[in-house]
Amino acid sequence: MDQDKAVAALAALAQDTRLSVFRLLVKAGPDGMIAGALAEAMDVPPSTMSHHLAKLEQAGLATSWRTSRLIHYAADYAGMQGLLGFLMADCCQGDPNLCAGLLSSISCDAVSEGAPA
Amino acid sequence: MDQDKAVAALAALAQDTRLSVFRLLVKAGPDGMIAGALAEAMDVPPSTMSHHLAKLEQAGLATSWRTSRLIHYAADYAGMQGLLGFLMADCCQGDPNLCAGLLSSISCDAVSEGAPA
DNA sequence: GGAATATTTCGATATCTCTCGAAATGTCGT
DNA sequence: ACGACATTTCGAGAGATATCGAAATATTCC
Repeated sequence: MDQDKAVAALAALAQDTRLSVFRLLVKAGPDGMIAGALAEAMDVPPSTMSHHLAKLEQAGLATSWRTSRLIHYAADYAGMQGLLGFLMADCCQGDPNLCAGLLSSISCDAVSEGAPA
Repeated sequence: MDQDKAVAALAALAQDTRLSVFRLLVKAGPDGMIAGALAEAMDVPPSTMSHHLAKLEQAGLATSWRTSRLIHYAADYAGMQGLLGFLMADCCQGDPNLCAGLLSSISCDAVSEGAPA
């Protein structure tokens, strides 16, 4: 993740419809959602949604694949991970307390238990 | 943190100069940096930097205070925490493994040891 | 092959954003 | 109060982005 990619990723999220879509995809998990369903959920025409989805995908925040006529979109967790790491690089210099709250802000309560690797 | 504030925060970060400034402030820690020093570091005129700093502050990602003639800016960790929490809400539904990598992407290795609260 | 469905690409318009110089504001030392 | 310094506010021009309908592409079903 370099500066240009980070700016692109942040710009992709800095728009009302796209931010909502991304959060929907985060909640939807790995199976993702169908393009048409996203357009309907957000109440925008298919062409507008397509434009937004392309931007999220280009930014590395979503992936897509096809099953028959339908196109699925899912959140790209690796891309998000790269962005967070870039934003917060060296945040803890000298005082770990500063970052403690950042970690807890991600509400993944069950992480420490169930993750095998 | 609501949707509008999140969009504003992401838009604040989705610009080359401002992203660099924010990361500088994150590294600088609670003492922050002087407005003029930031303008010089980024090689932009003071008026341009002022505009960018105002946007970061409005977005809740930076705070400022005055000491004599100088104006200090520092990263607002609480604002950043709110943004991360909003972006990643409910990310772990059903499968904690999904989020495990996100947490480790923030390189705060010393957090679990030195944080008293 | 042809109709029907799902999605993308294209093109044009309207709106927002970035940038920077000039002028205004606030602060200090004398 | 005056001059010097640090920063912000104002205003205008150039560039980027969002939106949506119409047309193009891809896939399935009969």
